[in-house]
Amino acid sequence: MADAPAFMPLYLQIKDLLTQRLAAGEWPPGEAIPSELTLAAEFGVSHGTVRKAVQALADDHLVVRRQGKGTFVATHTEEAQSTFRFLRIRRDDGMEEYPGRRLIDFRRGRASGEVARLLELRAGDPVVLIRRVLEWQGEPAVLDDLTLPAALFRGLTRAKLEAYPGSMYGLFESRFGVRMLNARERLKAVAADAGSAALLGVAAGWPLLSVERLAFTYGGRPVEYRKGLCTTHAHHYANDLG
Amino acid sequence: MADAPAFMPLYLQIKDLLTQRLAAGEWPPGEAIPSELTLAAEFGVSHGTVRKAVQALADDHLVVRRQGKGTFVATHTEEAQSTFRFLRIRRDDGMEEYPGRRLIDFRRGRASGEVARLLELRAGDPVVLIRRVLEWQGEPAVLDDLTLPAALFRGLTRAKLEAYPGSMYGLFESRFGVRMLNARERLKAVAADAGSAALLGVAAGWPLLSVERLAFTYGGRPVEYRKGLCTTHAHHYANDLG
DNA sequence: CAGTGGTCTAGACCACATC
DNA sequence: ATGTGGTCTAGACCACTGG
Repeated sequence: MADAPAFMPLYLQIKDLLTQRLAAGEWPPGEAIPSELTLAAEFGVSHGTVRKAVQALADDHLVVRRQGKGTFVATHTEEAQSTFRFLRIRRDDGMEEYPGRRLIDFRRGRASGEVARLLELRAGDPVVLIRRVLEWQGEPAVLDDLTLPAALFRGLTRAKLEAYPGSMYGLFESRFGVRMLNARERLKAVAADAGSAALLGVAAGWPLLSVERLAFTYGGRPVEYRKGLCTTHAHHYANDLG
Repeated sequence: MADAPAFMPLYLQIKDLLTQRLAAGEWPPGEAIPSELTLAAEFGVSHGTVRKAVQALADDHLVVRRQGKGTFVATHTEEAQSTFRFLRIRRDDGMEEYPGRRLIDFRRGRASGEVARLLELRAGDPVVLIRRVLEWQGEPAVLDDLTLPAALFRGLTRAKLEAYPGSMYGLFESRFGVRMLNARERLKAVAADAGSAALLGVAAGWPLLSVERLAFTYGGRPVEYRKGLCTTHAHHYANDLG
């Protein structure tokens, strides 16, 4: 019963056109898109209108504007830029240390009921399953289990994952053209099962922060399901209510 | 070592002026502020400039714009408007039910070390301590402990708190002129102590989601410290990573 | 109908980065 | 000096609300 659009401002139409071109990979991540005056001429609209369209893209974190230089396709490989936007676990002492990653398991499997539904896959569709630990100062604190639609990550191997120096989202966008744009998380407190407890170095039954994440790319298409378990005796999940 | 402003655009200067007048209570919550053309004439700037200033206020949730009607001072008493901005606990089944509130304790005390520091009070300054439970369908799920600077809430009594029909933040802004504008939260998983477990209807040791909140009013001034404990067998903390 | 916020234009000028 | 994004103006017109 959604109402018809009824009226879409010019700058939003232009935003959509630019979004389509971004989604199509017309400009690779990190590259500059055409200047505002160029786009204004191309679309036959005024400078101000194209500015509103580009600003809307910047508000969505699809592009990054840099005065004097240009407007660039946002990327996950700019340290401290969008890295901490998806990593909400922080040290209690406030040190902004980037955690180490340790790959525990990498395998392929088939989507099962609930995860399949969330990823909008059919049950039985192939998926990639990744298990890894994040550790600060060598101390494990987060155990992540990821599920990725295999169709989007052809050629992803354990070796590639371990060799890549940056974040996983950086790998996904640079090697597979899958850009994680936003995500929805669901937090709970749970008791550690024996397996998780061993990997995290705590006793079974220990309270853990469970962080379920569904991440989306262009068009609100879900492309990653992740369940994280986090010890919170020295870390916490930080959130700003703006 | 903060760099000098060096340059502040006109629209941000006007935003600051308007913020000061909002903080001073020149227009009460829910009331309309002067129209954009009026403000433009008053400040001697163009319509577009005053629009950018007002839009910046709207982006900060200080005001709400309504086409055809005007721009209104934001309020916590508009249901579903800004209510769910500060209530991130949701039912797992997705029903958007507003929880019932039950006041457990109301008393006055003195600020102690860590909380005093967070609220920027001196140790020993008077505070108001509130303990309450949130329940969905009569089932308790959240136990909140609030600490408020008593100086800002003169005349706040248990009776007033229990009689007020809306949210606490609605009471604070309408009766005490204290507007909660934003907050910083820190989430952890903890094991329930005996007292909390009893109030939440779970066994001691049960994993609970701990939500520590520091809420701020104008000028980033901290005015509430809150620690919530939440059972997560039927609820979760929802967060969108935009 | 008048008044409000929302869009769009054309052009000028400023701040910043690079050559 | 040139080109980029950022600000500001003056004015026109559109969309929505309410008397």
